[in-house]
Amino acid sequence: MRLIVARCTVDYTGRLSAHLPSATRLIVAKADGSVAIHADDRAYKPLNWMSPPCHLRIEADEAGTGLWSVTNRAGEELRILLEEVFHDSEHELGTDPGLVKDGVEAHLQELLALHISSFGEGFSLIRREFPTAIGPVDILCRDAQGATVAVEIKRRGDIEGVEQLTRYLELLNRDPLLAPVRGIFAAQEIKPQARVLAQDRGIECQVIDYDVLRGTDDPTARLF
Amino acid sequence: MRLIVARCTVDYTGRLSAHLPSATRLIVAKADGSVAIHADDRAYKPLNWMSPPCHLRIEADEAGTGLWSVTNRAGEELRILLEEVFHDSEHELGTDPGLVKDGVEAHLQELLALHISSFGEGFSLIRREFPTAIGPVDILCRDAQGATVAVEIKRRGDIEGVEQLTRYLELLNRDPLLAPVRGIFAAQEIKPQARVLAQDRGIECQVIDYDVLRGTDDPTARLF
DNA sequence: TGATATATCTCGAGT
DNA sequence: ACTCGAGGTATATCA
Repeated sequence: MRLIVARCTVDYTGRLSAHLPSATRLIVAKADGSVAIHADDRAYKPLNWMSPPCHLRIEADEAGTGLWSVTNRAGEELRILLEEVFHDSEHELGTDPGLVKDGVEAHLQELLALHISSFGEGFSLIRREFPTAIGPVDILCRDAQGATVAVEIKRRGDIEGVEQLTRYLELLNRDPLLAPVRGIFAAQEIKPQARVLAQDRGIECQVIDYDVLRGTDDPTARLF
Repeated sequence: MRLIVARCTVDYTGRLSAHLPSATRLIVAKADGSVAIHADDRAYKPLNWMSPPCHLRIEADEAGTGLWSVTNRAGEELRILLEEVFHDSEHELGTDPGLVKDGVEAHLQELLALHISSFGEGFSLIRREFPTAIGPVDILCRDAQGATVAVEIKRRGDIEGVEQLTRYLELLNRDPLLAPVRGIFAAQEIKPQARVLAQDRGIECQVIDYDVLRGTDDPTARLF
């Protein structure tokens, strides 16, 4: 990894055109050939960048000033004109062992399948990841009256999730063994627009409290 | 901006829990208090980060090793345990003049609203960002016969955009003051699948030549 | 402050 | 190579 702090101008042409006027910035050139240009704010997003796989060609003089051209297979190009270099260092980092995460949607689905009655009294699980031609339905279950219910689970419920559930319902309702199938849209947070669309399509919305649900699953809470 | 290359472990707790085992990484602490941790690959995304506004508290010894704790208002925390510091430098960057972009959707929408007749002879604009319960329609206009036309604009036109326009059309067509409303799907590039779906739903596709459109708006091109 | 739409989204999984 | 879905999405804009 090479770190450069320099006054520079930058031009990107590809999916759009972008230009950065002359200023002092951090340039990070990584081992995979990728390049990112950062200002002194915003942790996450570079001002400009080229993602791997890409190729870096450097035409610089002794002082480090000159032109960097980063190109990729799609014909995009990032051109960095280094005008004055304030810092330039190289570092060996090695490959990263990677990140361990906890608390994602899969876990939510497991919890809800365990506590199927949180959708309503007398509900029973048919199966998780019920397969269809257009993908698996998160949860398929029956309500107290024996009617089939398809559940779509999201962490954040937006219009896209309602559309997805709608497609499943349309398909499932063609199956005479299952029909009529109604839908429940379950998410930790449901956007107003998604709620409007769901209501319009006769889909029930349920907001999930992950902590309560996890609490219900807490072994220390099982006193019997 | 402070740049540190160090062997470290990192823990994030907040929207989820994440842990990075001990390895050598780049740590960038910016002037706005934000912190990002990068491995030696991927230009864009940090392994871990804390976005501003946030607060950095450092408990380090002479060698720079020790604990960094970055917290924000929402109660999220990023803990970095520096085990061995290989590089540590500070740089004054100043505020960045910022990025000039060209070719984004907002600009397209402006241009098309200005040149509403590019959709067809005798078209007139009703309004941009016409509000509905499920989001704003990019452009609402009337054709030469006085019929209402809803236009959805995308830089790259895929199925999602057609679905979006379909939802708007369904809603708009329930309004007797507007109905019947037809749709135009306008994009710089329209994917074949999107074209098929649009055709199937009676939605007209129009490919926009951004350069020509911009040229039309070029004052030097107005010779009359 | 909250809601919404965009993004050179990125990134990974599956086909 | 392409599509689809998720992301600690981030970020800007607008009510």
